[in-house]
Amino acid sequence: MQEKVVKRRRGRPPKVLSGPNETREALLSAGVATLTEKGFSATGIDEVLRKVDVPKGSFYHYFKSKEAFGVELIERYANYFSAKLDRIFLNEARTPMQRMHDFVEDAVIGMQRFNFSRGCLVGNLGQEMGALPPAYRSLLIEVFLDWQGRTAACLNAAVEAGQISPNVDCYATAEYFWIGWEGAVLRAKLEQSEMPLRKFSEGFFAGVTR
Amino acid sequence: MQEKVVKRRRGRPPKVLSGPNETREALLSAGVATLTEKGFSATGIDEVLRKVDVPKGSFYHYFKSKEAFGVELIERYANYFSAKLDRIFLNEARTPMQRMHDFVEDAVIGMQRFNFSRGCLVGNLGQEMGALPPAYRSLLIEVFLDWQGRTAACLNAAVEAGQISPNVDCYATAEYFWIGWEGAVLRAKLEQSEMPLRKFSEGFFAGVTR
DNA sequence: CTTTTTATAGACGTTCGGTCTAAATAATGA
DNA sequence: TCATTATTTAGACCGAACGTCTATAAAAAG
Repeated sequence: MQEKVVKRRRGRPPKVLSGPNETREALLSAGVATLTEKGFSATGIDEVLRKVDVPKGSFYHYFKSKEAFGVELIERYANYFSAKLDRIFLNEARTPMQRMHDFVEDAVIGMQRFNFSRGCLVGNLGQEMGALPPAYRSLLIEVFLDWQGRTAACLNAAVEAGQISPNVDCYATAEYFWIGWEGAVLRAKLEQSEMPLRKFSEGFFAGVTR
Repeated sequence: MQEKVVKRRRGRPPKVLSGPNETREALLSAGVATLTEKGFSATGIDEVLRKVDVPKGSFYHYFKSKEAFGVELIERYANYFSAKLDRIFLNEARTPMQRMHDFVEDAVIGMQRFNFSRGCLVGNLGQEMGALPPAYRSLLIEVFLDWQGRTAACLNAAVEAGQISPNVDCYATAEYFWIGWEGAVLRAKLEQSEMPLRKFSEGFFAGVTR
């Protein structure tokens, strides 16, 4: 599932074609994959290293510690996800409420792709908070605030488009959505099925529409 | 936070006053506390043992393995929780919908008691599934089915009492509730605040009551 | 009073996170 | 050109923690 990074020779690499650091990128990418699947505590550095066939020396060359590595993973995941939300929630080709549904469909497909073995990195780590570096807490909360903001904007557009009542508090509704959505992702992973995502989505939209 | 078990002498204990096994009970109780806080993977046996001041030998006398210990913890937690649900959802002194709210209040108080450091054991383990013994999966799913059943019964009573529309599908609504509720517990733990519980509850009841 | 049962005690081997030194190779610049 | 510096890989090593296992102690059973 994880492509090994092409075996690098020892020593300083040629400057030509240096581009984005391949080893570092591979570690981050394997890290996200592993942590969305097993969480932080259950994931060992060695496990990530084996996946991409990189020795430990390289890891501690690129990252100060496992904790620092985790911070970069959170940031990376958050950025990737923000971009996804923008792509979906700002899609002019769809009505605002259609975009909300698009998000759900995208998530279903995303989880299916990995047979429901991977959840949401932020949700995973949130659940694990009791065993995580305390510094992670504010990072994770911040990520939810960001997602909720983008979601609220989409709901606002839905109000303006007359798709939902002007009485709905868009930000509160976005908060409500994200609180529950993470539960749905959790259940989908547990049951290895898209049904929890669909059931939550159905209940949520039933409550909002009208 | 965890009471140490009274120091036992080596060897077979006197039969008189044998009662419910103290050491074993202490281990289970400390286990539930620790796992609701940190999850399965991040919790070490030694850590649990230190809490109750019991040597390792005792642990592996009472439990075949960490996995077997976990199974008992799940069962113990599930039973404790079923009993709680019955107490709340079958409380004749309250209307069915009041009972639903009572559940939320009980949860708020329960999480406050531990400064939001402890979540739901079943939710925690569900999230961790990727790193757990595969046998846990069906156990955890089963627990949710049980809770959903009891919740649906309460919603049914609400229909019969005319508190909610006879059009609502009680079981589907109970499923929806539990899918989202676990997300709310997750967020409450992350944010160390009761607000996620309250916000979810508010949104849920708004959608149901209508 | 010997054997069996029940429980504690803690040694043991392994794995893991993290550090550290060494080695290899390119870049730099005198 | 050749020495010096910068960058990266390689993996040995250490202490802590994990789960297993064997030995020991004490009561019960016969």
